[in-house]
Amino acid sequence: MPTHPSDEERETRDSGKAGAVRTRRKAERPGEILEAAFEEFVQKGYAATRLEDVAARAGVTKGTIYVYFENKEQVFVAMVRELSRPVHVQAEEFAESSASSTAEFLRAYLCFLYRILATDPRGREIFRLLIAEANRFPELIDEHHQNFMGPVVRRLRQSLEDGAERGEIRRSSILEFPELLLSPALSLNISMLLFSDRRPIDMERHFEIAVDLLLNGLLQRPAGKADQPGQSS
Amino acid sequence: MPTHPSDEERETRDSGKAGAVRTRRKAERPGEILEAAFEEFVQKGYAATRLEDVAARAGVTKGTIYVYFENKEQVFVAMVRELSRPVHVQAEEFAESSASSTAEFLRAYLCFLYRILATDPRGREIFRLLIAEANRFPELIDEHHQNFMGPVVRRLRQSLEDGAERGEIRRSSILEFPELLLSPALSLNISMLLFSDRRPIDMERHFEIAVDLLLNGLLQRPAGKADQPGQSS
Amino acid sequence: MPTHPSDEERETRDSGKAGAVRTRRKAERPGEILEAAFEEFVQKGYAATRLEDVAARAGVTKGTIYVYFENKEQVFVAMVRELSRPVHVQAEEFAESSASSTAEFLRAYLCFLYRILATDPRGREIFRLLIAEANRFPELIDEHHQNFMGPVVRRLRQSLEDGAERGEIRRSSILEFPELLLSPALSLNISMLLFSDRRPIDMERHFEIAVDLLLNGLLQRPAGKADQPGQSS
Amino acid sequence: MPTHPSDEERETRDSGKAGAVRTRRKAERPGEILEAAFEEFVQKGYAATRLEDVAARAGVTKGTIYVYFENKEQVFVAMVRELSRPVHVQAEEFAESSASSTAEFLRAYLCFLYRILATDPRGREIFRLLIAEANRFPELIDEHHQNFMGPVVRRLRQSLEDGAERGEIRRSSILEFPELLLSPALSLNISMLLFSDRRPIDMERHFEIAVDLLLNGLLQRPAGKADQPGQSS
DNA sequence: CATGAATGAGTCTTCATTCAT
DNA sequence: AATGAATGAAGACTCATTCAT
Repeated sequence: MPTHPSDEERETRDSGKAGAVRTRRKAERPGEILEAAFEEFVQKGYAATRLEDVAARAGVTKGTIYVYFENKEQVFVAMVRELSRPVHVQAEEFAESSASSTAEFLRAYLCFLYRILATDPRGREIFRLLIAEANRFPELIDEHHQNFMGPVVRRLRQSLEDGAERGEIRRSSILEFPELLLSPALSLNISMLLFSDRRPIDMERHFEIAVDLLLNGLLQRPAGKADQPGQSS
Repeated sequence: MPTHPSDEERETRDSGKAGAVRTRRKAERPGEILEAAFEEFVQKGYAATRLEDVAARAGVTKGTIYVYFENKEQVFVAMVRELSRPVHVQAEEFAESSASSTAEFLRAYLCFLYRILATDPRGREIFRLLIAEANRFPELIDEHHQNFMGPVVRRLRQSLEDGAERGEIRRSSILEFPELLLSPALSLNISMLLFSDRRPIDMERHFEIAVDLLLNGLLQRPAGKADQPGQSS
Repeated sequence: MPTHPSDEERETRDSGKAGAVRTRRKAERPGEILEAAFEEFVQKGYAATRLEDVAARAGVTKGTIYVYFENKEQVFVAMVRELSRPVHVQAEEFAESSASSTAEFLRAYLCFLYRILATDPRGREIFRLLIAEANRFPELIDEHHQNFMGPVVRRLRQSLEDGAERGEIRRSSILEFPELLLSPALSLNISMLLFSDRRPIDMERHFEIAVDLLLNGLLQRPAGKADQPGQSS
Repeated sequence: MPTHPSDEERETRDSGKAGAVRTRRKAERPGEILEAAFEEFVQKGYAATRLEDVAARAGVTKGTIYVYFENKEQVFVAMVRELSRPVHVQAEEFAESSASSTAEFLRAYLCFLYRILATDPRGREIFRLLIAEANRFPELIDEHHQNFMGPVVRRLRQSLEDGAERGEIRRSSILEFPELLLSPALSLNISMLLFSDRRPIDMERHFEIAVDLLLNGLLQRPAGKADQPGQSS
């Protein structure tokens, strides 16, 4: 995430009045602007971000942003939508690929959600922005709920019910809050957002241990049988 | 949370030379300002908050803020510190009060943390501000880690180790990430920050179910024995 | 006055290489642009008018305006000239057609000037623009004086002198300010510009009464003889 | 009407941080700003006027304007109201002072209106602004009609009716458009706005001749009796 | 000729901060 | 200590103008 324009961009700008540059990327401009906007908004927050900095990072000038977007708010909204879409798509695609046993599916699903929420810097920072600006952009929260969190939770619940039916999973009341299965990933997300550079975390291992915790719990059992992440990896 | 100066305050200002009232309140001014700052910062975020609004909410004028605080940044920092302190104090106090069995202590501790992180709107919103402004105020993050998160995690680890030694808790590798025990509370916190008014949540029950999950895990066991929140309450 | 390109124009643009239509319209473009400019300038004033709106109203794009005109100022100047020309031409033509008695000619001439200045929305609004932008476009004022106001006043003076010579008109000192004969029309013009929609005015009648006033004055006379508009119509 | 700050103002600004200056004129600031705004708006029109120039002319900085006024529109509106008020007041006062004969009163009243509309540069330019910005500020037009034009026309009509009753004035149909008596003043106003520096006009004489025209009309009469301004002066 | 993407100077407006009272 | 008038740097947004296609 470079603060200054990359060499490539600088080069294009230096080339001055060369119109070829303008038209060459016409179609790519909006995406480039949103990309730049993401970096800036993440770094400074919505209100403290200067659209001129966004423009500079995208290798254009202030005015160009207004060619493609109504105003600062719309840049922000469009950026969140643009960067969220691939995630939503992936989530849907994942839903297609069925899985055999419940435990197996849950593991895969949680792994996927870890990647989205905590491992991927993009997803992580989008989350930060949603939390920070929830009051200013309620419609983004609504969309996020509708397109991501809602379906995910529904899927988790479904999966838990299936598991319970098959006898793989105990019929606990977790069905009331399936999002609890997300909490390790969310928690890691927050940790990364707050302490990332302070506390380097082995995310692989965090995941393994979280799965172990979720599946087996803390309490001593008569005979341990399920995943023992410490030994396996 | 009055937008306009209360009668009492207005009186103070109007009466001019009225010394007694003035001095009585003098000592409370900074606190009142920080209280007002909290509300405003939570609502608008750091950058979008106008110090004049803070002043108005506190029943004083712009200038008065500069009598007590260096500048806007210092108001924010002081506010976060001021509102975090009681939490830190409570956390220390809680540490004193020992508990018998590990499971019992964990339950109580988690309950306490739920209250701090998710149930109490104050703690919740302070968290939002920390996440939102982590890049701008790294020293606040450091402090938060040093005064709260660090000790809490240490205490959780200690408790887990004790439990393992006593045989109450299986010696899993959760010792590497004791903060996983916090994740349900954190997760609820985030949910509240994002969806509070959209998804009314029974936080009592959320806690019970989370504890059940943490203690027993998901998998079917030979013989269930621990808490079964759904049935018990 | 279409806001969107007419079907015909759209066709032209869409058809791309269609030469015939294009060339046919090519010659009309400048006029259409000035027509559109008139509407916009009248509505918003010079400074507040966006050339892009003018273009849109003319069914072309921004760039096209610069094919035909140097810049915004020149569009304005050209527009005023274009829309003033027919008036100037009419005024000259009217000058040709001589008239018998003075009173008769004056009546006809004033009627003509009423039509130009007050009845015709075009003339009315051009006047507004001249008044509003007199400081910015002194050359337009000069032209207006040279091409219209000057000749008109000269003609009025001539006519008054003729009338005095023939004994039809009393040899008053109005010869020093023949433009006083214009004042009812100008006054109506201003009224229309300011209060048009508020005060619907019967312009026919206004004219009749003004002529009566100009010819006979207010004072009681020994024996009324000239036009008595109230009775005649 | 100085383009640059007067020596006095310059001096005050040069004195730098001296706070005495700030407070000394606290109460006068709004008026000074509106005064400066008048000059600028007249010179450039509403849209082309920079609030910063207004501020400079008033001897303050941009920001100060926003201490007293909401925005540019409100500055304009307040300015027109402020500068119109004395005129409205004078008009009311004049209404009190009765006059003997109708002809006498009319003469005095028209003289007064000449002063307001044409002679006084203030009134003249306010009129220009009203005409120019009528579309943007319809409420100002309404106010002007309600506070000035309406009462004036009512008074004129009343006066004409009185005169007719007393037999001083012929019972012509001018009662339908009493504002015709205003037209010479309005006409002169427009002439001044358009051609002021081009055509120096003897306004005193213009008035005399207009009155003669209004009272006696153009037509030859059996025996002239009323004012003969040309000969008398 | 016509287009419309891109520019960037220009303006309104905001607001943290100062300071005389 | 408290005020609030004044400041001026800063930033969102506009739009006349250019120019490669």
